[in-house]
Amino acid sequence: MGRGKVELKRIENQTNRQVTFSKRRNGLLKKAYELSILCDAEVALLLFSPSGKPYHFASHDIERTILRYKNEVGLSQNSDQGLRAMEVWRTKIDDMTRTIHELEARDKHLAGEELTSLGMKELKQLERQLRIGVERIRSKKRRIISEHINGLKRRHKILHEENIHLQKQVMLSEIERSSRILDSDASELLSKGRRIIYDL
Amino acid sequence: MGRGKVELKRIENQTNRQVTFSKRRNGLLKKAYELSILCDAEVALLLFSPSGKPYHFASHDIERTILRYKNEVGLSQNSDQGLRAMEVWRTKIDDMTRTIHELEARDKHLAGEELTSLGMKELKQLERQLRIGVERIRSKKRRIISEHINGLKRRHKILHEENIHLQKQVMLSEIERSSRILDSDASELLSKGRRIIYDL
DNA sequence: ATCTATTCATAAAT
DNA sequence: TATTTATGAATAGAT
Repeated sequence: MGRGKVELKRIENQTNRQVTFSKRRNGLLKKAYELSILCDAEVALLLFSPSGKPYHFASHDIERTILRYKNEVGLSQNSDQGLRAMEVWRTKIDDMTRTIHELEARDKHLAGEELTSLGMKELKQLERQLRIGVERIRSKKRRIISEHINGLKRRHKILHEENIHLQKQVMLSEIERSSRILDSDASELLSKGRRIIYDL
Repeated sequence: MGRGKVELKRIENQTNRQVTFSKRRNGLLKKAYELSILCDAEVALLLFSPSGKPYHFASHDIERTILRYKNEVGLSQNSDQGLRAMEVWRTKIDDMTRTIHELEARDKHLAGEELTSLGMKELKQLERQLRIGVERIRSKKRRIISEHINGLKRRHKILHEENIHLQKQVMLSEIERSSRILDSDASELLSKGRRIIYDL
């Protein structure tokens, strides 16, 4: 809905993201409200903007809705569960930290930095990967350029055809005008000319 | 939207109300999801159908969102330290997830994969970075090779010197042995030879 | 914030 | 409940 489809991914442009948030937040709150009225449903909607500002809608008492939900779904929050969850997160953070270090090291290597620890074999492998990358990027560049050129060619061809058409039109109207100020023999001659031009 | 405007009031027809709830619930959940993705917002949506069936959507951990909301809005209840620490960790995990995604995307780009979203400018920049990387890696390889060669030269020189020394030793012990089985004149002659060899 | 061209959501029908 | 269709709403991009 709008001047074009929008891809379902984080909007990178900070300003656009903020504007879209404002608009869609209003839309969402309105829809939540309508649903609660039309269908007599109990709704609670909490949201935080990317900048951290809170908004909410609740058809009934928000605390009550949250409690009702917790009871229904059975998300009891005893400390035991909390501690176990904490363990899980700690592990997750450790894993992610390791992953990040590995990725950063790889990044450095690909940038030709911090190569001290690498042997000849690894260096050769790295160089090969980089060369493949360069070749793929070049190929992509070539494709972009070629598409650009084809676009230009297409537009050129269209313009050229239009041009021929317009030239014809000009010639025809020249003849038209001349025929009005000449005798009938000449006029007939011009008619033939007109037919010839039509057939071009 | 639909075959006619709808008045904003409770739908009295039981069946219509149920059908409308199904449709609008899906729409609302979808919109909540889209908002969370597009705008990087934290969203929690709880709803109960008129018949009491619960539904929900949460972009992040639903408990966390509720806690965050309660803290922000000041409806603080049992927001003890443990729960606040949990929040900190969840935020950290979110940050790390983002970092990992960025690093992985960069990796892909450096490998010449998933270039669709990149324009000519980015591609050129990428190619330049890769060329710098390749050049650094080559330079490192050259250094390793050159160090290897120098090492070989050094060892060769040492072996060569050792060799000369051993040759001397051999010659000396030859003389020693000969002197024991010759007369004293010849023996003295050999002593001179020995001195000459020492001085080599 | 306001304006529109578009896409999207959905009420009613099936 | 699922699908279809006509229509009203929402909203992306522009101003």
